[in-house]
Amino acid sequence: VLVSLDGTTNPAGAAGAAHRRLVLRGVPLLGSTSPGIVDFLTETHRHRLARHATVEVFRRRDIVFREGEAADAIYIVSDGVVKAFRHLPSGKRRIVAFLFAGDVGGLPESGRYINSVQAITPVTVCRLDVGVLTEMCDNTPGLEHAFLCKIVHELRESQRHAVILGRRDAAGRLAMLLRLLEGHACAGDGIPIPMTRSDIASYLGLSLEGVVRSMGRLKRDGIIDFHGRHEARVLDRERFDALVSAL
Amino acid sequence: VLVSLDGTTNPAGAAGAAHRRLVLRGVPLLGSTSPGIVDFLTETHRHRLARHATVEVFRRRDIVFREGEAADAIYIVSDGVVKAFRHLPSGKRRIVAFLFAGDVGGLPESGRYINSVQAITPVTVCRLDVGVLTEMCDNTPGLEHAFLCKIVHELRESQRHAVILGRRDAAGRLAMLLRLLEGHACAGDGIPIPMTRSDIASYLGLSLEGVVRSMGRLKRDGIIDFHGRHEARVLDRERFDALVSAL
DNA sequence: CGTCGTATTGAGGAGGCTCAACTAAGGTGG
DNA sequence: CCACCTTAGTTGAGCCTCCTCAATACGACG
Repeated sequence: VLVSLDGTTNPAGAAGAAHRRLVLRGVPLLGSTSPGIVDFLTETHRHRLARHATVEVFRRRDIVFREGEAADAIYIVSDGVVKAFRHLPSGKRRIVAFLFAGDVGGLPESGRYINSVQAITPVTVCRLDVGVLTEMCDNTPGLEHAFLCKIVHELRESQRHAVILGRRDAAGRLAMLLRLLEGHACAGDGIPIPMTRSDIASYLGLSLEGVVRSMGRLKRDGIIDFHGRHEARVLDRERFDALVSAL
Repeated sequence: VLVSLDGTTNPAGAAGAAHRRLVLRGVPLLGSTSPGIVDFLTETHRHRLARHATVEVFRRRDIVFREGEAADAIYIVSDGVVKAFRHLPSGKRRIVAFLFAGDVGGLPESGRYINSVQAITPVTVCRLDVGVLTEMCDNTPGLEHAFLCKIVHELRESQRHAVILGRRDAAGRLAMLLRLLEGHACAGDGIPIPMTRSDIASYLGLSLEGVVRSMGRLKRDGIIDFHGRHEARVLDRERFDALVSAL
C-alpha cells in the first residue's frame, strides 16, 4: 500500500484524485438507446464518494484483502486487474472472478470477506469504508441503485463464468476467456492476457498444462497467435467465433 | 397461469395473499448476532409490495419467462423450485441456477431477460412490475437495500456454483449439489431432489449418465441412500463431508 | 550472470463422454 | 381400469480428452 489516506474526509487534493477514479461500469438493467456498457455513477455520486474514498496502490501479487477477514471496506478497481479467489478445504485455490477497472470487490457476508483478492498487475483501487458507504447510500439518491446495477452485472458475469465451466473442451473454455479479455482490450490491438497460465487454469477449471496445450492447439490451427506470454491476436475471426459459440 | 391479477393496486384479499408470500431470504452483508439466513424484507416492505404484487401459479414444466423477452417484471419465488437456464448457440441449454422460495429471478439486462425460468415443481411466485418496483424503491426506505442484499447473496451462490463446476470428479460435484439441497430440506428428513437427473447434469456440467453413475457409486459406497428418484439420505455423514470438502 | 517462478513438452493412465439398448414411471384416452 | 405412449432413468462397451508426473526451457529480476 503506497497511498493510504484515512479519516472520514479527504483533503481537496486526495478527493480530486479519487474523483476521476470512481467508476462503476456495467450493462444497465433497463433498456436504453445508449449502447452496452455505461458508468452507473453520476457526477454527484462521484463527488460525494470522493470525499471519503481512499486511493490505494498495490503491486503485482499484493493481497488487497483476505477471505474471512472482517470486511471493513469495499473496493472499486480503478486501474489494473485483480483476481478474486476462494481457498478450498484441500488448500488449493479457485479463481472465482477477474476484476477490471470499474468492477467492485469486497462484498461481505455476515461482515466478513467471502473471498481473497490479489493484484495480478499493478493496481489502483478506491477503498470505501462500509460504514461511511451505507450512510452515504441512505442520503444520496440513486447511489445504492448504482451499486445494485453493478452487482447485478457481476451476477451475470458470474453466471457466464458458470457457463464457461460447463463446457468440456479445454480449447472452447479458453476461447471464451479470450473473448472476455477481448472485451477489456483497446480496440484494434491484440488481446492482453494479464494473468499467468496458472491463473487461467484456476479460473477455467483446467490444469496448467491443459491451458498451455489448448493455446498450442489454437496457435497450430491458425486461430489465435500468441505474442510472448501476455498477448493474443485473433487470426481467424470466423473460426474463433465458431469455437466460442460451439457446444 | 391460474391466478393472475393485474392492475396497479390489488384488492385487499389479493394483497393479503401476496403479503405472506413476499420473502427475500439470504445471508446478510453485515455481521450480526443472529445466525445465517434472514428475511431482508421488513413488514412495511411486505405491505407496500403486496399492494402491487401479482401472485401467479405455475405447474411443472411451465415457463415463467423466456430469455430475450422484454423484462416487464421481476419475480420472487414463494413456493416450489424453478430452474434458470441459458440457451447456448448450439441449441443446448445450461442451468445457471435453481431458485427456491425466497429467491428472486428475472433481473434484466438492457430491459430483457438474460435467462429463461421454468418450473420444476408446482410453483407460486410473486410478480413485481419493474416500473412499479423501481418507483417503490424510490420512496420506500430500505427496500432497494433489501434487494441489493439478496442479489449479493445470489452472486455468492453463483460463485459457489462456479467452484462446484471447477471440480473434476463427478461424485464430488454431485455431493456438493446434495449439500446445497440439504440446506433447503426440513431438518431431520431426507434430502428432497426436486429436479430430474438431466437437470442435475445440466447444472453440474456432467452428462446424464455421469450423474446416474455417480449416484450409483455414492450408494454402493454406503455414503448416500436414494429412495425413489427424488429423495436422498446421508448414511455416512463423515465421508459425505469429506467428499464435499475434497479437492 | 545466477536464480526462482513461470512456462512448455512428453509419456502414461484414469475418468467421463458417446452411443446404444433397455427398463421404469407418469399421463392420457379408450 | 387398463393399454398404450411418452418421458425419465439405467446400464454396458469403447473411445477420447484431459490430468498427473516428471523433466526441461524460458525470462524477469536482483
